Amino acid sequence: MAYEQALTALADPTRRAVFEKLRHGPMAVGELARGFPVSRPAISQHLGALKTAGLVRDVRQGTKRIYAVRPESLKELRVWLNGFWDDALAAYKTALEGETGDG
Amino acid sequence: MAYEQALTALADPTRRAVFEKLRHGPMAVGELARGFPVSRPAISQHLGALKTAGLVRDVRQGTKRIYAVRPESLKELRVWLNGFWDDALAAYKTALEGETGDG
DNA sequence: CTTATTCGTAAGTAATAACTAACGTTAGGT
DNA sequence: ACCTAACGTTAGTTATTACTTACGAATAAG
Repeated sequence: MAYEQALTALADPTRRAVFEKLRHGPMAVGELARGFPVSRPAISQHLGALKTAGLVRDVRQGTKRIYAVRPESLKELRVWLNGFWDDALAAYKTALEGETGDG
Repeated sequence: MAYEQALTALADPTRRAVFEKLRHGPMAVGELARGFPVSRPAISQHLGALKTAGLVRDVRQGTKRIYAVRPESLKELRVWLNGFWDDALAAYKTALEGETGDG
């Protein structure tokens, strides 16, 4: 159920880039917004969407707000994708057998 | 580069449901559209989006058109997600060490 | 050649989403 | 108390997108 919200959240390129920036560790909003062609409030809204989707969590640290990746969300995505992969691959092999089955 | 288009394509719920319907094997458009509250042309457009994203392929079979998942696209998604998972988990552990390091 | 099936495409519309600008809030410093 | 820094939120605007309806193309059958 949760992987669906994650997929929806990861659709937007800017939001995906923000998420990628958190890949190697937590970061504050200002630092996250740096380098993007859009305003800081826009990044803030993207972070809100990522948080709603369960992809990130945030902690206050003075006046700053530190965002970090939530590993559990990635785990759910992996479970879904691996399951899909297994089924699709099995179906793919079955289809190949059907094509080359009797010459 | 291709996993990004896949993520964008998998954002829409209807399109995701269509893709899920191909999980266990190929299927024609009419059969795919069956059971959805939207029209067949809408499903056709979703299939076009999935094809552009590289998630599915299609083959003509008489007047019908059979769609099937393209395993390679899933593989690219898995590579990206697994890499992200590794980095994020390492960063998560590092963050925990920082918190409980000398406490 | 005509007819029925199955499907893609084009045009137009309504809903959604990303963005900016302005404002309010909280924490830290002087 | 005053000021600055860092950030979230709201309102309004524009661009994107999902959808329906109408139409056209390709295949199979008679």
